[in-house]
Amino acid sequence: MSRTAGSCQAFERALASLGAAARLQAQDVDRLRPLCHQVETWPAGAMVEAPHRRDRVRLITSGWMYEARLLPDGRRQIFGYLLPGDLICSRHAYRASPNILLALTRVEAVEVPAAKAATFGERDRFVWEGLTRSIERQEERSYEALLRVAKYSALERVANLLLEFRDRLMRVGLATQESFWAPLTQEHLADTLGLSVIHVSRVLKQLRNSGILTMAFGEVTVLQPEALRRLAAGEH
Amino acid sequence: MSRTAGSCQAFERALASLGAAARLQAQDVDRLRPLCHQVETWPAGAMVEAPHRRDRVRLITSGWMYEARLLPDGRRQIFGYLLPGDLICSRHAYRASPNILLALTRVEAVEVPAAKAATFGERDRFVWEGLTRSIERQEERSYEALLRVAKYSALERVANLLLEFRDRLMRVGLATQESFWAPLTQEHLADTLGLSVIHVSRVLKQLRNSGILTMAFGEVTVLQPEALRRLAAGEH
DNA sequence: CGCGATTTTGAGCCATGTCAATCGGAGTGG
DNA sequence: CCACTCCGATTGACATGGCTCAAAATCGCG
Repeated sequence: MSRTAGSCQAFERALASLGAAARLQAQDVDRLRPLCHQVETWPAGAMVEAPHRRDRVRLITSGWMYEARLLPDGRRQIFGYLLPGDLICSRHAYRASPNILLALTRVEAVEVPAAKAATFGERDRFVWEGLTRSIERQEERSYEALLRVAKYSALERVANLLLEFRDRLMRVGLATQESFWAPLTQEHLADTLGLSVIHVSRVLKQLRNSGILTMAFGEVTVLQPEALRRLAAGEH
Repeated sequence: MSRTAGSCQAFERALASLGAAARLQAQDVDRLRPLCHQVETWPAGAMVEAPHRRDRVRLITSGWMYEARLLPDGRRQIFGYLLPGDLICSRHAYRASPNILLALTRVEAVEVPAAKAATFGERDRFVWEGLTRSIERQEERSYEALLRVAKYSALERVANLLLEFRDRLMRVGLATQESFWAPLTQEHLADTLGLSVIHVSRVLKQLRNSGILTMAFGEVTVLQPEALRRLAAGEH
């Protein structure tokens, strides 16, 4: 299960994305690369155990995960998604937290030696701080999520979420301006956005009919990127 | 502006609350106490500049603040509140963040020497980790906020938020099971919960008529704590 | 071909939003 | 002391976005 991950293309993309999010210099990324080698994978549907130690950080190289809570009445709230380039960290493992982390597809991740990065001296301090910045990004997304649900209409919410996916995937080279793939059912969207599945279906139909985008079996095609952007920002 | 804060009762309560949130031993709290002395205050309505450095942490000893975003169309989303016992930290100061931190009342805070706590050796490492835990608590609340808005009805949202305030204030001795004071207008509640002001008014009327609680000029009186708890948890 | 999961569609309803008007309290100035 | 204003809370009438229920269509898969 342990091998050097430095050769894989998915790993390179994830590392580059992490470097960008953390605003690392190319040379810092280069120093980080050979240190990552513990590869871990989960099958689709698996529950992922987040690390409790703050210095155990894993970088997702491929696959989708989501963080959710199951309510006593059987409903589900999805709080956010983890994509290639994102970090699985202790942030997802609050002791008393009733939240769970689930793999949406098969997921691969490599362990980033954050502890080493933190103690290797001055240069590596930047790496450590970079990781922290990447995690802060995740936090910022939780603000956007609340804003989306509290202030936006159903149409705006769906547009906003799909645009978030596109932009995040573009950073790892997994999307273009016009299209990407997302392993999501309409139920996932509904549970993320505080809507009913049926209404999500209607909203997607509306987006389709207005020629802004189509979504079929996870394949999202953006026909009018600018219109989508405006819609997602609440400007009509 | 600089004085030893160790004598003030509000400070003692805030410190005790911090110790509880961070799960510190009494002796750790004792070591922390004499180190806090830089007092800072903001008048009601003032904008609060959060520190960018991660080791600059301020402990609120009295007053209310909130974190919000002003939307281009003039609307406002409130993401959360900071009460006595809470920490103002870099978490509230993401560089690119369009969020602001505002004092709802006059606010007093003392600077906690987190950096010292982190470097003073083994014992003080616990203090540092304790502070981190307290900040994690704030993060956990953002999950609750999203859940509230995405999955709960207007009635449940109001009940849930008021209960959050009561429980947090009780930890600092500023509330009893049955009553507390909150410097909030119905507009604040609305902007927090993703509701219209008018509907908040209707919901409060409903809570009043059903004898669960009353709220007048910020004075909240809980008449049926158990009914409120059930309502806030979505059990009807 | 049949079955489960997902998506789509229609009909009707209800929670919540919008608009407009009123009311009460706290200042404020005359 | 009164008149005026401003702000927050309240109320009513009405509109509507999104939910529920029920049913059909579609797709993937064994």
